[in-house]
Amino acid sequence: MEPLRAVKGMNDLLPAEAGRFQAVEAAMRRAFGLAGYGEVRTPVVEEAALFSRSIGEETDVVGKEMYVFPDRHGKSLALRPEGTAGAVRAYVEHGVGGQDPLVRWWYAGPMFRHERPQKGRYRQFHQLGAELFGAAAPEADAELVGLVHELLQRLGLRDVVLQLNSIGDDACRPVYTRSLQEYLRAHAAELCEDCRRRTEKNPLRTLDCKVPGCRAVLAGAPSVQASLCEACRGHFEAVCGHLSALGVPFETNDRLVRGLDYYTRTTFEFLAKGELGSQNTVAAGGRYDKLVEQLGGGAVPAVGFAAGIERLVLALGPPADAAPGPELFVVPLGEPAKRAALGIAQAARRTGLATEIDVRGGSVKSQLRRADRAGAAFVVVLGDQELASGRVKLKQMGTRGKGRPGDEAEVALSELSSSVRAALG
RNA sequence: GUGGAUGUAGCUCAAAGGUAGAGCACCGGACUGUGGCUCCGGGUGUUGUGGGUUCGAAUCCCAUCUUCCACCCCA
Repeated sequence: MEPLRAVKGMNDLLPAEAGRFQAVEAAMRRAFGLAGYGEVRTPVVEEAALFSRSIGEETDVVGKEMYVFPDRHGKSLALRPEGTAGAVRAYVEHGVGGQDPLVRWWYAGPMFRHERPQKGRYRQFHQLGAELFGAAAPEADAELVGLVHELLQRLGLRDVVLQLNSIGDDACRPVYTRSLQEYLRAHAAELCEDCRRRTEKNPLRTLDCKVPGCRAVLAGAPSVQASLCEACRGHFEAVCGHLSALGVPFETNDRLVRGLDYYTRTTFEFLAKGELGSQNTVAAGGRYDKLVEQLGGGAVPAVGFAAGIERLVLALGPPADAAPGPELFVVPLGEPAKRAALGIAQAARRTGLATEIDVRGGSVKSQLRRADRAGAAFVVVLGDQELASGRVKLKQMGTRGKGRPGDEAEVALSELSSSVRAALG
């Protein structure tokens, strides 16, 4: 019988790694919670139309990477490929912006894209992100980007570069797109096949093509930043100004366009050097002033971002600390002791002591060896003598405690927990 | 989705057509109620999977899966 395996590109997170995920999420909760962001949890499954309408039918994410399937009634559902669409849907559905459109949310959870897996890229991956609804002002962009920076700082992530761009709004983007398109058509012969296709479908995407010939052509292409309308230029400059004032280092990148159609004005990306190979974008986002309206809500401007938890964990490098072992390890000997031991361990836990019990039993020797390997700070051996006298010996195993390894102290069984706590210092 | 690598014990890796091994880890014992150090003992395995060639396959061939790299794209 061939054993079943996890689906390609979908990974188990064993406790050690789950702990690293938790640490990243805790930093998120802290950094954004302090700024007034509340957690939102939306379903992993949505109607497929939500994503095709928001992210864009023509994008790779929707067009070739989305997990789509009919439910039992034939309705087309999808596993979410990103978090913003669902958050916006929830914002609209619950009318949370009814009284005051300004709402701050963060989220964390699994996302799904059917891509070829690689390091830092998986079919089920995890993102955390935030959305700031209801503010068109550049201060909103700066708050959000500043908080992402803060998050990365809290995580201790060095060697991260923030790139910033503005891709304009309804007023100036179409104008820019047209002039770019004209330019591209004029140089069609020098472009790669993909870029010739992009010229008609999504000209902005040619900007980050990596083919040398295309790069050469694009070097002479009109610049987005130079074609921004007055309002967009002012917004962009204000965002840059705020970030400088915040002490958030960044560089502008005229070529930074994102793969999702809903962005307007600000787009940004945090790139990490090191462990990540070519999947080095660790967080990214931008402003989406039309999306809420597009999904049936009011004219509510918004900014958001998402970060890949796997990529953050990879970028952080090898884990620093192994989980500490239990504070108390209970070693029962003989049947009467086994009957009493579970209750004694539970009583210790109720006082807040991390307490493990050797449920396999065996000789004192083997149980002590297990206690040692579990990294226990103290061990209590429970045999007939101890149960009869109500006195137990508390043994210090490692260096976690006030005494030396091997020290034993006789204490009353009824005061086991307080004795351990006192001995831990 | 395209191209290229990869897979042997829990981990890191040997074994280049002739009975699958080492180190670490793990389990047990010496010490029958006291861990670590030492010594002794134990290989814990469907060589990713399925076929094929061969007297004989971890090794050669085909297929498939996984992971990894580059591309595409993205967090």
